[in-house]
Amino acid sequence: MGETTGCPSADIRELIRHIGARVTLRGWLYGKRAGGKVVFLVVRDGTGLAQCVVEASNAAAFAAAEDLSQESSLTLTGTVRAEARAPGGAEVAVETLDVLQRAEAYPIGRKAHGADFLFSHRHLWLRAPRQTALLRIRHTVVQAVRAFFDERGFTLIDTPILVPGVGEDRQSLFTVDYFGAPIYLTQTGQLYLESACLALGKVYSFGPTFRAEKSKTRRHLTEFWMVEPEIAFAELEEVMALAEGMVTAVAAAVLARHRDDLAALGRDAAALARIVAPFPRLTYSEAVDILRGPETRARMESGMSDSRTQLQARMDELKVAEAEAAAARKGWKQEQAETRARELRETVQELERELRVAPEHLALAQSFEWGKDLGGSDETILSRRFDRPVFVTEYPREAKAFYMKVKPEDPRVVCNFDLLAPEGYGEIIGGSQREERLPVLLEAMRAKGLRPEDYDWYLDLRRYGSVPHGGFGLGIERVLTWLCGLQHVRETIPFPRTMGRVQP
RNA sequence: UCCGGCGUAGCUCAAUGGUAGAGCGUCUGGCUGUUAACCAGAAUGUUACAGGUUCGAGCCCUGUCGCCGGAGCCA
Repeated sequence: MGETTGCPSADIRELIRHIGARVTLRGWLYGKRAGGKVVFLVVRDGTGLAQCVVEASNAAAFAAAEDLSQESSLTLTGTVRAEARAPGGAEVAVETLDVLQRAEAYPIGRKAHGADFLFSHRHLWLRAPRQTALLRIRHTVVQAVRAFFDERGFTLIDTPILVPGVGEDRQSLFTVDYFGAPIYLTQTGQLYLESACLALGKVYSFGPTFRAEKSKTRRHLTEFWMVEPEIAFAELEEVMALAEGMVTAVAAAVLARHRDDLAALGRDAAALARIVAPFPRLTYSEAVDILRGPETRARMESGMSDSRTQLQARMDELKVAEAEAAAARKGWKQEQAETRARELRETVQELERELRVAPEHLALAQSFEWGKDLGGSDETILSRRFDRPVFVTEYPREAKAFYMKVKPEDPRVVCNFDLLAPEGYGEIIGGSQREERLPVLLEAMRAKGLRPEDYDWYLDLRRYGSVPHGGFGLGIERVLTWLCGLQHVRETIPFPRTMGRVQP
């Protein structure tokens, strides 16, 4: 149709700066209000939404505009003008319109959809405003993590994804055929990082990890991305300070760059503003005392009573919404009431589930025995007591991995920490000082039933210039779930792999 | 693997064991500087699959499959 070259193409985000200028937009049709003598096109280009006006006097462009379907690809030229009635305060008066492809009936509407449908259409769902907000925040988290380590003299080390089996926890390893012999997808790069930190001092890895855990929960992916720093000549304190610094830096970066995206997600920015050092600290033994103590019982019982009140209120609201939906004359008002009813039903189900499991969780916490690892519900109970992340340190050695350093002053525990995100989100980081003494390490391996000959190269690191060192691993998707205030980890990765889904 | 829930139009959901429906989307027409536009009309179904009970099954029973949530395990 029209000639669209000859004037600069603009990002919609920058549109307001081009008032009076002639620009080219390249994008997709997000919405249309059409007919009569004027068509309003809402165009998206990945940076924002722009209202573009086509008038009937422009016959060619008008005919093309009237025929456009949702998500049709297009380029257009026009003049930017200030317009109070347009979202964003500016609109484009269209002069020429070229349709690259008229989209077929688009499966994803701008109304409510179920999770299964959306994840089946993940390749298209990514275009939704909420999803692009998440993708942008994910990018910032990755970028902030890299910047944090780069600024502190760390070297990026890419650890292998195909790894030989190492005797422990075989059931959560994915097996791959490697020229006729089994090999496994990596679950952590830590052992390799320990090697690299003895070469470079401060290193980190950033890559995908794989866990064949048969966990169908909102916290689990079978493929997720992990950041793992490792530093030589470091003891536990230094590693914890690093974790604290990294988490605050990431939260600050998201807060600084994504006010709009957080708002689009319905996330209260104040929750991120609270993420400042120092984070509270508990030892494992203190955590156990808290779990078993009367205050936990009191808090949980009052929490349950709050939940019951909430449940009743939501159920009443649900009845109103359902009645409104049934009585609504206008289509979209019915849709709106149904959407609200749907959300309320989900909330009600969630509250009922909480109330069902809470007594169980309370009983587990109250009867917690020193020596076990903290369970998911225990972490939730602990993290709900704080408004910022909390460190839990010095776990019993039998509950933790063989490579963690035994605390010299108390050999029942190891020099490790978990960092629990607040608001019930739970563990986002696990870290430790590593055992650098060869005899102690060998003894720990035997105690866990591991064969030292399987770890021969790793043990070399204790034979040739061993030093105190340590590090941690942080799961990017869990951090995003927390920072964005989501219910599910699945939305934080572009193409999630869960136990029940590998498509698309 | 175990426990619980769900499966009806492209989507979101209705339908005492008794004629399968609504809204959105799609298509057609009208109308308007519109803001999830509006108005009128049309098309759209192996009720997940396989058996069973019944005069009659979307609904009850059995099995299978799929999805969701939880437990164990974990970042």
